[in-house]
Amino acid sequence: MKPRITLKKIASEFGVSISTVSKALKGSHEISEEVRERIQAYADYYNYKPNNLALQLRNQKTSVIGVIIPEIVHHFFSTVIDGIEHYANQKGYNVMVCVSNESYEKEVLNFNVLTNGSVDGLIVSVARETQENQKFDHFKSLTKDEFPLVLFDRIIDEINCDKVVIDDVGGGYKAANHLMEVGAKRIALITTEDYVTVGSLRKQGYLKALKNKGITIDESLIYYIDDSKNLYQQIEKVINVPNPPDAILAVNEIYAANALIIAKERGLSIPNDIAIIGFTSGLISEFTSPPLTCVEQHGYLMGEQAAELLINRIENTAPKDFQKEVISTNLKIRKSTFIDG
Amino acid sequence: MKPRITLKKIASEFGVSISTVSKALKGSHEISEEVRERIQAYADYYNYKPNNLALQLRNQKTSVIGVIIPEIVHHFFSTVIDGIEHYANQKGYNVMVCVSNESYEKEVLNFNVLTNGSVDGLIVSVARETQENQKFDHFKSLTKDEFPLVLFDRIIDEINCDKVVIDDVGGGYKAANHLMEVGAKRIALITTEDYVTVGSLRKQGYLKALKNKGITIDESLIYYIDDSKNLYQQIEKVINVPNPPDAILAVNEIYAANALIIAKERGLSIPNDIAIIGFTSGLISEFTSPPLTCVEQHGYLMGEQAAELLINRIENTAPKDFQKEVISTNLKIRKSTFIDG
DNA sequence: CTGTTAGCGCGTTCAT
DNA sequence: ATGAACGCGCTAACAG
Repeated sequence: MKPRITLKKIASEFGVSISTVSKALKGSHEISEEVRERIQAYADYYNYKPNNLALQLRNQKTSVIGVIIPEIVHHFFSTVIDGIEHYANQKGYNVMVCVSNESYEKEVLNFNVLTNGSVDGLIVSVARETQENQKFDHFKSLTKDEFPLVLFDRIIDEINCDKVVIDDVGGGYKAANHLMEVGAKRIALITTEDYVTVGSLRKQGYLKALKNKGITIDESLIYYIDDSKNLYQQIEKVINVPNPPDAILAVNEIYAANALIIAKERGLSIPNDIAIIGFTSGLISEFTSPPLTCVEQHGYLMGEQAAELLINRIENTAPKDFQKEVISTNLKIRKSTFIDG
Repeated sequence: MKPRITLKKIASEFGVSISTVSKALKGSHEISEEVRERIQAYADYYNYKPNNLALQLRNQKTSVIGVIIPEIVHHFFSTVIDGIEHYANQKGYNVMVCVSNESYEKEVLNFNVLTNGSVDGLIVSVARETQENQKFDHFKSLTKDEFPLVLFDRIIDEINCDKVVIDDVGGGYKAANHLMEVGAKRIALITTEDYVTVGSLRKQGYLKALKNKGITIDESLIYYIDDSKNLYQQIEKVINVPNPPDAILAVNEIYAANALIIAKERGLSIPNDIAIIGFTSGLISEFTSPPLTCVEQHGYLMGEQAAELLINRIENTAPKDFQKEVISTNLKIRKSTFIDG
């Protein structure tokens, strides 16, 4: 790659000082018109652009936001990034994306790289392994230095920073209520292990809805999926039982879509024999047969809000107390739970 | 945010020079053991880390790769990013992702930001608008300066740089052949406008396969979708005709899934009345009913290869001539085209 | 009008 | 064993 042109080179070319060139290119009125135009023409010709690194170092500001997410091949997370990108660009920031791959070690690595001056702030959704082992020291050392940080979706309560979450309890509640409204009596819940906060919160919503209607919780209807094992086999156990449930609430789209397929294989009619509802994050729900009713999560909005909180924090236009924004969900009713007369 | 600790501060704290501190923290044997240990302890306590910007400026190397893609909420592109991330991290690079949103203007903007010293090289998939208007000056000025650049998927033939593409012609060919093998006589093609290179290449494969079998091309069976208009209505016209085709080849997953739904609504049996095949990029194909046969694209591998080409170029370990890697596709046969006896 | 100086944070000769 | 000086590229306060 050819070396880029610098102020220094231009200056030596014209036999003037570096600062003269700098001023000329900024259109300063301190510089004579003639000199300014000649310098400008030369700079244009050689396509001069100020070196960003130098500017960032000088200004002590990168205008870059770091984002650390567990996975990128995931509709929900990519939607959030899209929202972050959009808001950030609008405010003159760029985005640097790193993937933790659900690994604690990789997350810490990403922390180290990004907080060494490369970014003005960080937006993070916590890796599963980190959640599981409750190792939060890297977060704590960040907040101790008041480094601008926003947690989203998978958050940590004990860390003091701005946060954005989905109303997961409300989503689970709405979903379970809807199932009861369409006549379900025995609603199975397919959820994650409890240390995954979002799964646990959605379960809370489910429990709350049932209790509200005076239904006693049947623990045998709650299934905890281990994502490292075979999904199909685990979900089969929900349906291939002597007395299958008449409704399923799954905490994500993949679980729901698998349940749907297994139910059909077993010859159950949906929603008549069994109604199914999921939390959506992708496009699958639209294209199953029948299409799946789901709780919509609004990841894009979440990303925008996270970016807004962070940039306000960076630019010191935020209130001193940390905010916690809650993104509400809504039900998208499709034919897996309800057939329009 | 609290100011970060610097060599300068440590130096003044100990009453020594900056370079002494620098050497001490690098474990240089020029520094007496005693001083070194005291400085090290102090630095550890205050969690000293060298400022990346300063290092980058000094070393004239950022170890960051810029990526510009048309969309991020797109399974194929996020898979590619994943591959780029993986390979890049392994080689000590980080990734900065920008989205052009299919807009020429945004693409140029991203170019300007990223090529100002922030990254060592760029991996790009061209925005639709740029392809449509054939405005490639920003690419040309980059290659003129020998800036490390890799194009992937949506490439530009006339730009001299390393490239990675899917074997789109081969994919279209395999797909059409498969349809003929399972007995299709009248294969409709649902494709994009021709300026979208990948659509046009897949069409070429389709044409080649048909000609190979001595079938005359029926232009009325080729449908060009305008993505800015209603998808469902456009695809309806393929199927809701007096004499519908007995097979459909769609150049992406969404087109295929829509075709499947419309065919079922019309009461056609799949694959008996009509076989359907798509190019996959997401998870939809697995969960439709019946599941969709598709051409698999291996985006992750594509990302890895793109990153490898770029890093070799950056580190001057690449051959002088530009490479063009072709990622081959394979058919994933499911029940939308073939029912296993 | 133009130039000098200093500083952002770091590493690296080259002196002492 | 330690430090001074320089350069990476840029801007801004200050001097002339």
